[in-house]
Amino acid sequence: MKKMTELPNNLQLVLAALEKKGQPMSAYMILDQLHGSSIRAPLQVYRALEKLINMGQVHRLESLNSFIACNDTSCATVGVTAFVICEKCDQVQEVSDNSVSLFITELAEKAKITAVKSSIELHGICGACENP
Amino acid sequence: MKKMTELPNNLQLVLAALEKKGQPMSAYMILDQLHGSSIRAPLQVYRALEKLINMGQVHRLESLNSFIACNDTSCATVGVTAFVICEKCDQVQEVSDNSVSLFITELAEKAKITAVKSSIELHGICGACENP
DNA sequence: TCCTTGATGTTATAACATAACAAATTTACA
DNA sequence: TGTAAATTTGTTATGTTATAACATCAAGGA
Repeated sequence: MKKMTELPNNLQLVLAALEKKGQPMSAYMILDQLHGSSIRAPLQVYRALEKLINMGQVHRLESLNSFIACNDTSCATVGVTAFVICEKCDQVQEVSDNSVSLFITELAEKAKITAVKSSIELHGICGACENP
Repeated sequence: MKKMTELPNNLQLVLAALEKKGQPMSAYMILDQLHGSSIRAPLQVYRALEKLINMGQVHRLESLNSFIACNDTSCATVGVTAFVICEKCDQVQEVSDNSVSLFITELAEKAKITAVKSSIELHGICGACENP
């Protein structure tokens, strides 16, 4: 039986690229970055991303068609995350406190829906970019 | 001086297609629908959509790469809207009450960002689809 | 072994979106 | 009004994002 303590190679490569960048990357940016490795085609990237997302290691930013390495230990526990994105410097903050999950819970109740997944993305200009 | 009581033709066509559908449509679905009219190319659709969005007549659903006619008078006033999307029947509810704008305001404060735009999309199974 | 199952690689193509330029229309104002 | 500048609109081409379809490979059990 093969030990499964480590991620498969493609997942490692993709996750490492995202962690190194520390900012959102599109699948094709990741592909370019990884040119020369075993990763040669978009599907390899997309499949790795899908798995990493299911593991909670990576988030997808719907409004950017991009991906980012998870940077917040609490979001794994809480399960609902809001992303705050600076349009100037591309820095992303993850917020996954009780207020976020409460908001989603109440929204689902109000709309009489059984929630499956949520996407909360706030774009703006961060403090650092606002007061340079 | 030309009277500007009516929308330009392309905007009318695109908005009418979305209103008729009453559900999210991609730009290319709209293009197909409007085949035979004066609209022949993707850019005509995208440009009309952009203007309609700025006017508040249409919303973009980031998580679906789709567009939907505004169906809620209050969102024009409040300015921040959450979308609740049934993954089974594609029905979309707009929610733009105080709780939504309050949540976004507090999120922006917490993250020390000046908000520019927000995208809140909750996917799930609606009551009608859950209890058929 | 050899069959089944699942993961991975590869090619091709689908789906979404915009750049760049041309043509037409509108606007400003002499 | 007439004309230049600015804006909008149409068209072609292309860029970007994502997945279908099929081939190949690897692992485990009958």
